[in-house]
Amino acid sequence: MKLSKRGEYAMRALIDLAIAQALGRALLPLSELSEKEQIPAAFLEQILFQLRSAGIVASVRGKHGGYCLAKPTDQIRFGEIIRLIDGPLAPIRCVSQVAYARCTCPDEAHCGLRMLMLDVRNAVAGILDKYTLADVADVTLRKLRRDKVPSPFVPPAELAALFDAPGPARPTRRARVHPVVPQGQP
Amino acid sequence: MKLSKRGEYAMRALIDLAIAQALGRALLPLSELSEKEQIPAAFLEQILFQLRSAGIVASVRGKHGGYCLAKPTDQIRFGEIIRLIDGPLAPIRCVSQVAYARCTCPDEAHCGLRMLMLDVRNAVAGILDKYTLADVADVTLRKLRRDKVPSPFVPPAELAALFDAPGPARPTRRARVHPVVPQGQP
DNA sequence: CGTTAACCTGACCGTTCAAGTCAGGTTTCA
DNA sequence: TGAAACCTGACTTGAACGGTCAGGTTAACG
Ligand code: FES
Ligand code: FES
Repeated sequence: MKLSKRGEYAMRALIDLAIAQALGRALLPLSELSEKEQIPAAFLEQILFQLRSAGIVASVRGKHGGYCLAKPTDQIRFGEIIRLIDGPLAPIRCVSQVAYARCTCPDEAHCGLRMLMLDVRNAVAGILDKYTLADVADVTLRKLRRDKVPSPFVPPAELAALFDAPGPARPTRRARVHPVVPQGQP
Repeated sequence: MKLSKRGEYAMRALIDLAIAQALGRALLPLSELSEKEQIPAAFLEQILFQLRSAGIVASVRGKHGGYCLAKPTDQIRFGEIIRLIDGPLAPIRCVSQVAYARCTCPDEAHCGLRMLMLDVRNAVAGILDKYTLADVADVTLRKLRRDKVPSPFVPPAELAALFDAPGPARPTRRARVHPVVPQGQP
């Protein structure tokens, strides 16, 4: 019943990426994420590396590089993220769909605890596998507007560029999507 | 999203106590619980001590002693047990009702992650605070009977006693209920 | 062409915590 | 009195968590 800091940071960063994308800024550098969310840069880097290896984010190297989402926001479910970072959703292994393991219980078929925990697992997985980054970004943006909070991720540079040089500047570099490394959960 | 072994063992033991009670054997010695559930005796002892301190089980000392439930089975909710042993149900502290703590998020009011986790917390707490030991013991017993599994906790001694000496033997010693020690969760 | 800003990657490290174990005590029954 | 049971704190051991560090590589820009 606990979400690790790693998991928390991963999701906060991803939500930020989704919001930024909705506002027209797909690419965010690590420094910006780290600063806005108050997360130690080196730690967040490690997490983003893991997310990239799993094909959830993509990155652009070099100056003016950064991270962006590797898939449409409505195809990234929270269940996927948490399973990647924190392991199975089930509170106990004998009810895990993706990482089942027998427990020391003598009679699994008539275990009361198992029935109960199966209920819990289904409830949790039901929520986490239903909502996507798109859903959350959407609601958050709506809330921000309702409360008239100044939009985050309004890039001064880009805004200025819009007024200054309406030309074809900024050729929107293509993010290199890393080959997905299968990451089993032992 | 994880239930500790401690928590698992605690609940398995409690469910056993509830079932035994329903079958007319309120008092079970540690050895029997430990053996039936395949739990290291010393470890289970430690757990039962904690449950006793919290007023969930009671104990009888001396020879032929043992443990029993300190309250009616329909007044022991699983939420209570898990909160005692494993701490708050919420996956993240900023959505915990009983142990709230601010997280490093810059803007709690518009945090997408928080909304989602609140949903999860409510689902989990909804289940765990609804079901009681009575519910689970009941369903389990029904299942056992349906599948014609020989009832556990049929004490040979007691059965024999029934046939041998129908007198007032076995004065059903009163379990001493330990004064409840408040156990805050820091 | 060199500087610089960014990402890449593995190795390391200190603290906490889970899961037990151990040792010795106390209470009660036969 | 001896055995069976509960009582209680102290200890251990390994893994996991939450980070940090160091040294790469890549690409834009002047
Ligand atoms: S079968 Fe897993 S807890 Fe009983
Ligand atoms: S407010 Fe707790 S995660 Fe954002």
